[in-house]
Amino acid sequence: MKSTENNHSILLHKHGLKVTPLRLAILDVLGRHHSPLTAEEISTKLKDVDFDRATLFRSLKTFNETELIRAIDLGEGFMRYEIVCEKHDHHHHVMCTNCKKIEMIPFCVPPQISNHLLKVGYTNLSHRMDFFGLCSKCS
Amino acid sequence: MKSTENNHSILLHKHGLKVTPLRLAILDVLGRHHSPLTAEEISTKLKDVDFDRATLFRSLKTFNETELIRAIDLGEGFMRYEIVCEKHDHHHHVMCTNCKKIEMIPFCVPPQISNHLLKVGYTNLSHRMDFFGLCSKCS
DNA sequence: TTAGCTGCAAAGTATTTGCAGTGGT
DNA sequence: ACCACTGCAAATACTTTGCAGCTAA
Repeated sequence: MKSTENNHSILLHKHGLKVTPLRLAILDVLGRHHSPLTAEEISTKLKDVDFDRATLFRSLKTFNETELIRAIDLGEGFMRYEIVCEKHDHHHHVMCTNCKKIEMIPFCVPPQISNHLLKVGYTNLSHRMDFFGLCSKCS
Repeated sequence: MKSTENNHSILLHKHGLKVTPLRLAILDVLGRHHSPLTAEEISTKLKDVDFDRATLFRSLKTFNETELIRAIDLGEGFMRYEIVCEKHDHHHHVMCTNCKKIEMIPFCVPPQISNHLLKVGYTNLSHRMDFFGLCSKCS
């Protein structure tokens, strides 16, 4: 058993989820990639595993709810999913509008905005911030 | 003819679009509301007009492409649309996660981020930034 | 007159659900 | 053994498309 597989078993177990071949495979795929993948992309990369689309979506939903992965909506009309890792807890992305490459960016929203919103009565604040543009290769 | 109707006729004409009852009605509905509406909400408010859903979506698409309106994706699984007005050119929103009230916020992303992205080779930059939380009433 | 707009019906895309069987723990 | 997980098929939600007729300019 590879160590990543073992890690993922432990991870699943920790979150009270059962360890199945498909789930390990999904986490394996997500763990191998630094940028968020679509259900479609995950499917393609799961070529050695026999599985059903509905189950994939169900697993992704469960993983997202237990915060094992994070669902990301970049306005493409479908979701992307990335594995949650302590190193890159909360972060934002830039996406190339041409080649669709997605990178993390080391900045967050200005605290000024959250402060303003708290001041006018908002609570339980969260936010989304994404950038789009042509990457250096596509420019 | 009401002055808003007249304004919208001129607006459509300016953008090279034909003036039809449905289009005037859509712009009328959007013009009356300060927060972005869904296709569903627009439909409901068009109760006096006889129209087809496909045509509504086609009009919204056309309006968005000609920048008469702006399509907004707040990650709800459907689009929202707001009329473009010079006063509030580019702006961002806060949405109450409970009552779905949407407000404009008078802040934009820090220039630091765009500068960083330009420095690493990105061009044609754009961005999205939205806040979510419980509004003062729902808190 | 003639593009552009429209209604109708059907299709498309991403995701979800019901149900009965299987498999992890 | 029990319940979470699974496959299969069908359904859902939002939006788009093809086509033929209509209408604003």
